[in-house]
Amino acid sequence: MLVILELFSPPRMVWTTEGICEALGYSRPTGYRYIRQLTENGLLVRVGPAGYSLGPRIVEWDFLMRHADPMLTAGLPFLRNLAVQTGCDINLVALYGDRIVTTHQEMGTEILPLSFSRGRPFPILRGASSRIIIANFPRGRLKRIYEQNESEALALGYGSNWEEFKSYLAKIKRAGYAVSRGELDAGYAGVAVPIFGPKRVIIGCIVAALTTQRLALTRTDMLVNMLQGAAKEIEVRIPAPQVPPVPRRRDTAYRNVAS
Amino acid sequence: MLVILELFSPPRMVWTTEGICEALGYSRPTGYRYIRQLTENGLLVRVGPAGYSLGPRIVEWDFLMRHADPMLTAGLPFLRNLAVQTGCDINLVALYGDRIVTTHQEMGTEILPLSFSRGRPFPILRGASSRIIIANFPRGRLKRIYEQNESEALALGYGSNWEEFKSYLAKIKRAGYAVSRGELDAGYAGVAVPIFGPKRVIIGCIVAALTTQRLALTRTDMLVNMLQGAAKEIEVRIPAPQVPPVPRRRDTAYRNVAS
DNA sequence: TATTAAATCTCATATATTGACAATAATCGT
DNA sequence: ACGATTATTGTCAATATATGAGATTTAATA
Repeated sequence: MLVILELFSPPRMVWTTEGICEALGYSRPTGYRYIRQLTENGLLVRVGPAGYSLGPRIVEWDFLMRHADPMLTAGLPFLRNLAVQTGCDINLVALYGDRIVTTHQEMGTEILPLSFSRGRPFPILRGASSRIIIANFPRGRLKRIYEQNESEALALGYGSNWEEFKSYLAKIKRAGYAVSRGELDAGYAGVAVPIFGPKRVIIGCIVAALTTQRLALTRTDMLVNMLQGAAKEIEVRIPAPQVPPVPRRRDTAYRNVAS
Repeated sequence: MLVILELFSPPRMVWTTEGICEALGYSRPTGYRYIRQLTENGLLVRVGPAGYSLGPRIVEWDFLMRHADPMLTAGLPFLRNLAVQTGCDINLVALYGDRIVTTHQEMGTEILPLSFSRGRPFPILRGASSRIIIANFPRGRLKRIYEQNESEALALGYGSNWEEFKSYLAKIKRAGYAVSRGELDAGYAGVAVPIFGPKRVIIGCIVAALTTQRLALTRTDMLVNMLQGAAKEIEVRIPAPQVPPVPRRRDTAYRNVAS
C-alpha cells in the first residue's frame, strides 16, 4: 500500500484514483480502499475534484522531526551566524542510515535555487557532503559502497579500483573537508566539513553552497576554518544518547535524536 | 503497521524495538518485521544502538510537497515582502482536507518560537487561521463542525448554539479577516486573511503572528490591508487545475496542487 | 572464546486481502 | 426536480498473507 506514495514524485504530484489503479494494477475497489485509508491517515489528501496528493501528516511529521533533531536544534544559531558572516548558503546535512539528506538551509546573500533546501537527498558519491561523510565511514562500509558504485566512482574521479578509491577518501578524511564543483547542479559548488556524534561516529556535515565563480574568489582555507569552528560548537552541544539502557549495538552508523 | 509511526510524538521521538512491541502489543517477530519494512521504506531510521526515529523519506516527501505547492510557490515572494515590511512573522496556512496546517513561516524582526513553523497543525476552532478558514466553509460543513465541537465553541466565544456560532462566523467572513489572542500560545496573537482557490473555494490563509503587546500597538486595519493585498497577488498566480479531464466533484473543499 | 542479547526463521493456524459484481451515493445537464 | 452518468462503497467466496510460539542465527561484549 505504501507503494502508492512512491508514485508522487516530479513531474507528477497529483494522481487520480483511476491513474493510481492503472499505474499499480489495482482493481477499483482495492484502489479506493487503499486511497481511503491513506487519506484517513493523513498521508494523502484530496485536491481538486478528482486528484490526490501527499497529505498533511507528512508535513506534521517533518515538523516533529525538526524539533526533535539534536544536531539541528544545536546547530541553528551557528548556521545563521555562518550565513551572515560568509554570505554563502549554509546547509546542514544529515546521515540517516544510508541516506544523505539536507536537514536545514540557511540562506546567504546569493539567491540559490530552492532545490538546495531541507529534504533534498544526495546520491551517495556526489557532492561535497557525500564525500566528507563517506570519507569517515568504517572500512567495511566503504568497501560495500565501492562495490555497488564502481563505474560512478570512476566517472566522478574517485579512482579506478578499490585501492585508489580508499586512498582518495583517506586524503579527504585527513584534510578534514571536501570540495565539489558542478556535480549536483551545474554552476554550483560545495565546501563541506564533518560533524561527529558520540565515539567520533560521522552523523552529518555542514556545507557552504555557492556558485563556482564565487568559490574561485574564495579563500577556501578561511571558509573551512569557519565551518569547522561551527561543527565543533555543534558537536559539544549534542546531548548524550537518551535511549534507555543501551543494548548491544548492531550498527556503528547511527545518529542521535533526543527522546 | 502505520500505527507505529503515530508513536513518534513529543516527548518521545525515539523508540526501541522492545518499546514499540510493548506499546502496540506486537510479538517480537512481528515487531521486528514491521520495523524492518518501515526502515527499508525510509519511514523509520535507526538511531543509536537500539532506537528508531522517523526516517528520511518523510523529509524528502516534505521537500517534494513544498516544491509542488502552487500556493506556496506563488506566495513566497509576497510573504517575504510582508515580513520585511511589517516586521511580523508571516505564515502561510493551508487547508488540507479537514486539517489546517502551517505550510511556511517567514520570520520577522521578533524571534518567535519555532513552534509556529511549517508543519504545525491547528485545532479546528483555535486561532485566527482556523477562524478565517472555517468562516468561509459552506453551511453544511459548518454545521458538522459545530455539532462535533459544541463545548469548545462555547469556551472560545463562538456562541452557545448553532445560530450564534453561524452568525459569529458570518461576521468574520464579512469582515474578511480574523484576529485571535492567546488561543494557541499564551502571549501571542494572530491576524489572518483568507486565500481562495478557483470558484472562490477557501484553500488557506496568510497569518501575521506577533505578541499580544505588539498587536495592541498595531493598526490592524493597515496590517489587514497589506495581508489582503498579498492574498490577492497569490490568488491570481495560482495556476488553473492541471488534473486530467475533471470527473464529478465530490467535495467542494479542495486545494490545487500542480501536476 | 563463551556468553548473552538482538534479530531472524519456520510453519501451522488465524486473519486479512482481493476483485467480480452489485449497490449506493453524488453530480450534472436539462 | 428528474434521469443519466460517474464515482465510490459494499458483499462474500476464493485466495493470499500475517501471525506468533518456539527454534535458530547473528552480532557484540567481556
